[in-house]
Amino acid sequence: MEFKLKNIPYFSSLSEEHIKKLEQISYFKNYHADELLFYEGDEPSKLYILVDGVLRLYKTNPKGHEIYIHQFVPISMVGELANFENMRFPASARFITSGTVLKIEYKSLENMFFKNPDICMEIIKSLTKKLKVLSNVIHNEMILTSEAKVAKFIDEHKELFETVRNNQIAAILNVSPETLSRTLAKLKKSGIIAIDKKHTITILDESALKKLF
Amino acid sequence: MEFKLKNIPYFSSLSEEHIKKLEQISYFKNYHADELLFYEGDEPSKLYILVDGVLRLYKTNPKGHEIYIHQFVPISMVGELANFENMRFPASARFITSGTVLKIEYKSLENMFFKNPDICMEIIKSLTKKLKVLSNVIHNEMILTSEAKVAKFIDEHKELFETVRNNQIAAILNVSPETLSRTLAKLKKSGIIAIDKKHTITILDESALKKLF
DNA sequence: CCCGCTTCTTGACTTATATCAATCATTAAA
DNA sequence: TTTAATGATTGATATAAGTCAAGAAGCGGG
Repeated sequence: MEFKLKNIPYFSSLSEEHIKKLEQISYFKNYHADELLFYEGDEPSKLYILVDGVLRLYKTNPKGHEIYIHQFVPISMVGELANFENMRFPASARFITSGTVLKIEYKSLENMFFKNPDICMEIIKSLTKKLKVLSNVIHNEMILTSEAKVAKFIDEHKELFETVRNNQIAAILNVSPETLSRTLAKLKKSGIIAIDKKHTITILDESALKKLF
Repeated sequence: MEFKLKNIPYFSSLSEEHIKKLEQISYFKNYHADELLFYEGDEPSKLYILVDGVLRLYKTNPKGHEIYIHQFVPISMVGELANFENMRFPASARFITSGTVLKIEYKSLENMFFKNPDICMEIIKSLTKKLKVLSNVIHNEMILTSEAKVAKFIDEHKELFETVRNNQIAAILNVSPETLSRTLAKLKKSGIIAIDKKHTITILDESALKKLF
C-alpha cells in the first residue's frame, strides 16, 4: 500500500511547500505482527503516526507480565507525550497485526509544526483523545472489579467478544483467563447472559448487566 | 486577593480587546476548604482555571471510598477534558485549602479561543502536563506494589512526608493507614530509612530505597 | 472420524492488601 | 498537668484475584 503525507489528517492543511519539508524529515516504515515499535524506558527521537495496522500499548509489571493499556488503530499519533515532554516512553508498543508508521524527526518538526493553528488543533484533538483513553484506563483498573470489567466489556464490545478468544479478552481486561472463565460462568448462572457453542453471546438482562459496572 | 486575567499565562498573549471579551464570559469565585468544585458524573458547562489554593481530584469507588488521583496547584486549567470532549466529569474535585477559580463559559470561549496559536500552545502544554499526570497515576496504581509506592513517595516527596500526617499520606498513596504503617516499619527494620520522634525521615540507604520501585 | 494440540474450566491453594478491633502514643484542650 | 480526642501501631481475619495443576472441550489436519 502507498501512503501519502497529505492524506494524513494532521497534515491535510499544510501547503505543498510544507509537505515537501515534512517529507525530508520523515519516512514510512512497515512492521510485521509482533514487532516492537518502541520499548518502555526508551528515549524517543521520533514522533510516530500509525497509518496501518493495530498497535498495542502495554506496560510490564515487576513480575514480567504485560499490562494492557490501549490499542491504536489508524490514523493515530503515537508517542507524542514522550516527545513533547522529553521523557522516556512510559509504555511499550507492539504490533498486533502487520502495519505501517510514519516516523518523523521530532526536533526538526517542532518549529514549523507548532506555529500552524490547524496542526495545533489536530494535536489538541489527539491529546484530548488520549487523555480520554487514559482516564478510562484509570477508571477500569482502579475502580472496577473483575466482574465489572467483564460486564462492561460485554456491554460495549459484544462483537469483539464473539470474534476473539477468551484468552485475548482476558489479556485486554488485565484479568487471568481463569478469572474471566469464572466470571462468565457466574453471569451465565445468574441468567444475565447466555453463550452458545459458537461463542455467540446473548444479553438476557441488560439492566442487570449494566448495574454491575 | 485580586486576580487579573492578563496575569494568567494562558491569556497573557491576548490583546486588550480579547481580554475584555473574556471578562464578559468569565468570573472569579472563591471557595473554602472542603468545598466541592464539581462532582464525578456532572455535566460540565464551564472551564475552570485554578488561580489560588489546592484542589484535589479524586474518584469514588463502589465501596464509597475516595481514590486519590491528583492535586492541582495554581495556575492550572481544570476540567478541560470534560469540556473539550463534551463528556461528564470523570472525577470529582474538592478544595483542600481555600482557593479561587476563574470560571469561563466554555461554549462562548471555544471560537475566539482556539484560533489563537499562543493559546493553542498553552492548551497543548496543559494537556500534555495532564497526560503525564495520568500516565504516572497508571504507573503508580497498576504497576507498583504498596511498598514500591511508599518507597517512591519517600524518595520524591521527603519534605511532604515530614509535614503531613501518615493518615493523609496513606490517602494520597491509596493505601490503608495500616498498610502504610506496616510498610514503614519494614523499611525501618531493614535499615533503609529512619524516622525520629519529630517525624523527620532519614534515608539511610538510598540505592536500596530506589531499588524498591 | 479420530488424534493431538490448544483453549477452557474447575478446584485447591497462595498472596497482597483491606478490614476490624484493641491498644498505644501524641496532641490539644481544659 | 491531667484528660479527652485523634492518630499510629499491631495482630487476627477477610477478600479478591492470581497461580498451579489436572481434566474437559473444541478444533484442525490427516
